[in-house]
Formats: sequence, structure tokens, C-alpha cells
Amino acid sequence: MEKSSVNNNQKVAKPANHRATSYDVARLAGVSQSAVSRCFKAGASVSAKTRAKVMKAADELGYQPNAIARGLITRRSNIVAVITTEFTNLNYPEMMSHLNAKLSEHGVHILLFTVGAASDMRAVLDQIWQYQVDGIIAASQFSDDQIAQCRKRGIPLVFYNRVFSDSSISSVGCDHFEGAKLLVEHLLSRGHKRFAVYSGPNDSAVAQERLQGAVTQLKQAGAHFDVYQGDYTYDSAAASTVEMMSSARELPQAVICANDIMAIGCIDTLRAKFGLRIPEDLSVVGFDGIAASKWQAYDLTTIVQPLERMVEATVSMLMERIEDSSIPAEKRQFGGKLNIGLSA
Amino acid sequence: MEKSSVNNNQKVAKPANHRATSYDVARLAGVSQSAVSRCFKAGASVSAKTRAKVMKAADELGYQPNAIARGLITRRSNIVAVITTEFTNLNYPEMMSHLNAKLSEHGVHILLFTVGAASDMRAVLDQIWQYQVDGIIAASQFSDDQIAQCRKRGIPLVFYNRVFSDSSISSVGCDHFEGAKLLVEHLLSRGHKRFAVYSGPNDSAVAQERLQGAVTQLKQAGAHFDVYQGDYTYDSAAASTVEMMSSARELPQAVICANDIMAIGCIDTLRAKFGLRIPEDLSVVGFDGIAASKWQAYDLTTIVQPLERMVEATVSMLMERIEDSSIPAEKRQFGGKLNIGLSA
DNA sequence: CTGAAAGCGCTTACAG
DNA sequence: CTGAAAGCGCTTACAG
Repeated sequence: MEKSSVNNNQKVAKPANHRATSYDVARLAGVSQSAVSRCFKAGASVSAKTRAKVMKAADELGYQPNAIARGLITRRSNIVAVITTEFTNLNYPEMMSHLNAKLSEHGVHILLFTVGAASDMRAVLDQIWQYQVDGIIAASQFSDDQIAQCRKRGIPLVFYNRVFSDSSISSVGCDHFEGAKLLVEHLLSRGHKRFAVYSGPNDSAVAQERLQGAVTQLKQAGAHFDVYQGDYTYDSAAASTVEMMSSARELPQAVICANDIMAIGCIDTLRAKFGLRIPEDLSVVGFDGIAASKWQAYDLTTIVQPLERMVEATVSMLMERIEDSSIPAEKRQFGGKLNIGLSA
Repeated sequence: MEKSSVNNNQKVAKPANHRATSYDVARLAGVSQSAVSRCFKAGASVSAKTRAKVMKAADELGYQPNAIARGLITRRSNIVAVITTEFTNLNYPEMMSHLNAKLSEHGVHILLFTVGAASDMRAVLDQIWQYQVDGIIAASQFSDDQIAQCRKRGIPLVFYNRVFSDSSISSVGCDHFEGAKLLVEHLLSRGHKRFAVYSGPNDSAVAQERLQGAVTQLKQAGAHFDVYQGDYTYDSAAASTVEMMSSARELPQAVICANDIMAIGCIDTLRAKFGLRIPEDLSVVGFDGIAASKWQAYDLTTIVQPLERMVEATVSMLMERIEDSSIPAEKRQFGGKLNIGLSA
């Protein structure tokens, strides 16, 4: 207050370091604060003369509208929560990059959350409510109660590569069931008759779909197969391989893995521990199409998920529901592309 | 206004779906709005009785304080911008998970930006200013001008694994120079005398440090070596390997790669295209300690970056500077751990 | 410990 | 096209 005596025809001297506000710009440009606001709103009616004055002043002060204040009044934060798990192995940086690019087209930003244990989800959701996000993209599991909370709060939610039977839930995914069938068909066409199937974790619906797709097709063909429990990791596949090699009376001709990482673990173990050649002695196939699947050491036959298409669909589905919350749920499933490598 | 006649002892009937505000809670609990606010502020003085009433009401209404409104008045968004590039290959999901965990301890959230081309940076920074982030963690390159802008706006900035000679810039990194020297020392101790060095991209200061570390140590030992230009990618290493094998009069005994991905590309190519054995015919070493470096097919001798320590340091350095902007810049460099695998 | 009031930096009818 | 004014949902002196 004492400082105001220095320049008594202004409210109070702003500290030098203060971020410029629309009032500062208005004063410098000699217009009202509302005029400044309009200049930063697309499609608002402002005369060219006013706009020029305002833009000049804004530039001078390094003014940028405060998105936080804007969000408070428009009730649109232009922020979307993205929830992933630590164990997402599907070309994570690439996916994030696409996600960022697609959301940017809508002027939307990503508030990122990584959940480990299921117990974290509660805390994460609390944070999400507090930040008034416009929507949620979840690449993690939700409980029914958590989904209900989103609905009650009117926050659109789209799942990425998660499977829910409930038809009122929106999700984008790859057709894991069909993908697995495609792989099996391919192996059958190569004359394979005895199979091993390395499953993913039991609590992953995606892993179960892949398993069912493979099993269904194998049974239909009357092929012989054994299932080995895994959990998507390299080590689990290595362990299953040791178990398989020591217990099987007759070697399988092909191993169908729940994902690429497991296929890699299987191949490495077959080669290093048992001196087998891939694909001469045994075929191995994966699922996902991660970068390493193309490395010459593996050159996996696998199902490549159409990452960019899936991300694009996720974003457009979410944005539609942010614009109009009455749009009913939708499930979109993309067929994966069978990539025939040298591993089978 | 017409609607107020319906229930004239309240302001206006809130729409059913409206998110509860502190006023709603206050009304239901029969206290003032300030009292509600205090109940959600740690360390504020509220009687147990008032707190109980408020919490009960808040629970009933599903009330959570609006972090956006809070940020507006406290000038603390509790949001930090994290800028990465599409090509970060260093255990990205793991790093993000640690980052998220460490920042959560401070009640801080991540606004994620992925930059591709340098041209994107301008747009990204504009967005960052608008969102009033409390600080920036950058795993991407900044121009001098961009760094100056952060400083002018008083936004703390910490670089992650980027090298700047300017001592007024805070950064956390791995000691790439020493790491590369360690690798060379190890190879020399195994009796190697002729080397190939696969460099990373020229515009990466980190890659240059690794290169200089290796070259310095090789020169000091009087060893013979050739440098092949690469760009951190698998394909660039594969190409360099073909070039090396067709041009070198005498095969090198060891290949020093700028990162693990290149070491893998090199090994795959030596094996697949030239039928060589690793390490019997040739040693190959990498840098980073990515997950794939431990796969049996490679079992790389490499420098493992202490991811968690580095993330922890980044977060604590940033938080310190958010609390007190007068703290001078700091550079922290962690020694990498030499992991001796079977590739050398 | 508690409540009334001002204000954070915007947007948006409203009247001119 | 333009400006004065109200209000988004909070926090925080201030007075009691």
C-alpha cells in the first residue's frame, strides 16, 4: 500500500517480475480488458485497429492468456488425463507422441498418470477430479465402481487396449482374438501340428482374448497343444521354455506367445540353452509388433497393432464425447496386420 | 433469474449434474465457505466439530476442491511440464513411472509434451506459458533464446540427460565421458588393440561426450581405431557394420557403440550377414542399460544409467527451485555402472 | 476458531 | 465494435 504513493493514478505498481495479465495489456493498448480478451478468442468481433493495438501491447509484455483462469470460467480445462501402467511395452514413446500430436490438433493437453499397484488408482482418480480434466484416456484397468464415478461426474472415458464386456463403455483396441487366429492359421498352413501356447497374465482380458483366439483355432484344426502360464515378461517365457523342454515328451513344432517380448524370451532360451535353431527346429510367433520384433536376431512373425490408427480413433472418440456427452458408448476394434518374419 | 422464484431462499437451483463447490458443501454443513476451504488445507485451524460436519457433507456431495481455481489464487498450479522427444529410447515407461511417483510425493502433476521437429518447440512453449506450470523438466534440446524465456518468466527449468556448457543451466545427467572411458578401459584390459567406434548423432551433445570419452581413452592407450557415423538407431549401426566389414583391411577386435540399440544392431548384423560370433570373433559394447541389453541374445557389456537416482535428483532439484527461485543453477552427474555381459 | 469480503485472471451476456 | 460488470471456485488477510 505504501508503494502506491509513488504512482497514484494507477491501482498498485505491479512487481517487475509479474506475469502480464489482460489488464496490463489493456492499459498499455489503451482499450478495455474485454477487448483484450476478445482478441485472444477465435471468431470474436474486434476491429482491425483495436486488434493491432492489443497485439502490439501483448507482444511487448509477453502476454499469453492464462489457461487456468480461462478454464475456470469456461469449465473446459482442455486437459485430458492419460493413465498408463509402468508395464506398457507397446512402443510407448511412439504412442505418446501420436497421442500428443492428435490431441494438440484439438488444443488439448495431456496430464499423465502412471499407475503401478491397483491401490494407486484411487489416489490417481482423486487427483483427476481435482484437476477438472475434460476427459480420460485409460490404458489401465478400472473397477466397475471407478467407471461409475466417471459417469456420475460426467467425464468421458475411453479405454485404450482394454477389454470390457459392458457395452456402455467406450474402448479402442486391436482384435486380439482374430489376430491370434490369424497366427495359428498361418502356422497350420505351414504344416505345423503340435503347438505350445504361452499365455499372458490371467488378470489381463487382452491376454485372455489372445489365448482364446489361439485355442479356438487350434481346437478347430484338431491340433495338439499345451498351454504354459506366463505374464507377458521375457523371464516368464524363458521359464516356460525350460519347463516345456524338460517335460514335453515330443517337442512342439511351434510356440505361440502372448506377446512379442515373450516370443523373444522364448527364442533366446531355445537358442542359448538348448541349441535349437529358429525357425528350422521350431517356429515361434508373437503379438504386438514392437520395434524389437523387427531386429534381425528375431524377425518375428507377429500381429502388428495399428498404433497410429488406434490412437487416432481414441482421440476422436474422446473428443466427440467431450463436445457432446449424450453420444452413446462405442467400441472400435482394429484388425492387426499379420507380419510374416523368419521366426516361423 | 426467473428460476429463483422456485426456491427463493437459495441463490439459484444448481443443475443436478453440477460438480459440488465449496459453497454447496458449506450450505449442507451449515458453515461458511471459508470454513470448508480451511478443512481442505493442511495445517489450517478448524475445530474438530466443524471439520466433522464439513467432511460428512463433502463426502455426501462427492466434493473435491477445484485445483484449477486454487491454482489461480495461489499462483501454484502444482503442474510441471515434462518435455520429451519421440526418440527417447531409455526405458521410457519406467522413467515416466519414477517421475510420476517422485513428483506425486510433492503433490505435483505432469503435463506431458512430446516434441518431434525443432519447430514444434515454439508451439509447445507457448502452451506451457499458458498453463502456468510451476516448472519444466526437459529431456529435449532448447535454444539459448528459449532458455532465456524461461528465466525471464521465472519458471525453473531442469534438463534431463542434456548437456549445456553454460553453468547457469541446471541439469541432471550421467557421466557419459567417464562411462565411455570405463568401457574402453575394460576392453583394453581384455587385450583388445584395434577398435571401431560407432558415433551417435552429431547434434547430440550426449553422443559427442560419449564419443570424446572413448576417443580420449583410445588415444591415450595408443590404440588404433576408426569412427563410423551413426544416429543412435539400429539401422544406422547395421549400415555402419556393413561399411566396416567391406572397407576395413583388418577387422577391429571391438566395436564401441554410442548406445545399446546400436550395439544390438551391430551384433545382429555381424551375426546374420557375416556369420561372426560375439564375443569370440569380435567384442561389442553399448551404453544405457536398456531392458533389451540383458536379453540372452545380446547380454551387453554396457554402462547402465542409474535411472531412478537421476529421476530423483531431477525432481528434487526442480522442487527446490520452485520453492525458492533464488537457488543458483546446479549440475549433477551420476556415474554409470559398468555392467559386464558376454558381448565383450 | 469462525465468517464476511476481496481478489486471482479470465469470459461473456448486456447495453450502448 | 466496445466497455462496464458479474461471476467461475477457490484462498487468505482481517476482524470478531
